[in-house]
Amino acid sequence: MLKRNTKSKQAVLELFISHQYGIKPDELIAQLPDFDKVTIYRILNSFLEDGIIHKAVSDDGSSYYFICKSCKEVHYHSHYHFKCSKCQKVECIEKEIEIIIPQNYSIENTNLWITGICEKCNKH
Amino acid sequence: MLKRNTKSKQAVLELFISHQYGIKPDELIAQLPDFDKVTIYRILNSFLEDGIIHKAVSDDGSSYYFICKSCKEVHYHSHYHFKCSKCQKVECIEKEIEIIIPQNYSIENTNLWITGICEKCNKH
DNA sequence: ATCATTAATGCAACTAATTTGCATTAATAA
DNA sequence: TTATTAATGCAAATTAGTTGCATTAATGAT
Repeated sequence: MLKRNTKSKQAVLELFISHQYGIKPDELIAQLPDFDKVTIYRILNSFLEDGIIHKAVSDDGSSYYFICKSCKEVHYHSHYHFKCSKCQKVECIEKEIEIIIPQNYSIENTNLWITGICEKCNKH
Repeated sequence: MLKRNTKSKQAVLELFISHQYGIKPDELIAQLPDFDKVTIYRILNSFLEDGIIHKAVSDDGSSYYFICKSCKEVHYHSHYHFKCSKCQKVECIEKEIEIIIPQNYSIENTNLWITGICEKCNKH
């Protein structure tokens, strides 16, 4: 729970707002040298709990954090994450996924990760 | 590349064959106490290269390995992985995913992870 | 079968990502 | 403006996975 508004929290939040792509913890740590990496991790976890950001693990195992735009109160992730194999940028794409699940299975959460080439890189 | 057929490789392969769910490295290590964890990891990597198994990273960041049934030569994963939040079992589900990607994006690889309740657990 | 070659193994040590403990610092409410 | 206690920084621990290297053992040739 975010109880006190500190400089480090403000700085992390600003980075999320100014950055339209998913961010990895080590990127945050590198861009915020005034703060300890432990602090960054703790802020990420508190933001996650508060629903300010959400987390997704890439198919290569690395964690990315995204600011919540349309996540709102219900934290069911109907969107997916796209990583461009050319420019390496990661985007949160707000499109519905259509999934066929077997009979008598039910869904609580989905995590779809797509690797490919983004629009910008396809134009070159 | 799998050049020599050793006891450890046989043991790992047998576990994959007898086990219809996804397996985590630490489960393999625990079930094969006669072999070193490094050996297990090296076998997993060689099996991956050989296309005998495939790997998927769960939404909580843990790696699961699955024996390839219908992966065949083309290693494009059109199926997905389902983790039951009740029994914790992980299954590789051989169903097509329907994904809408934005204009001018192209797909190289997909990794869809679904958490929910499996058929067996829904019956109780 | 037995020997030579070299792939595969086991151990120790390393790396990277993340977490925990604890003493100190600083945001907030009184 | 002070007291409370959340948040921080540092060091150390933890977990997953990798690397180096000497030793062992699978395999192909004799």
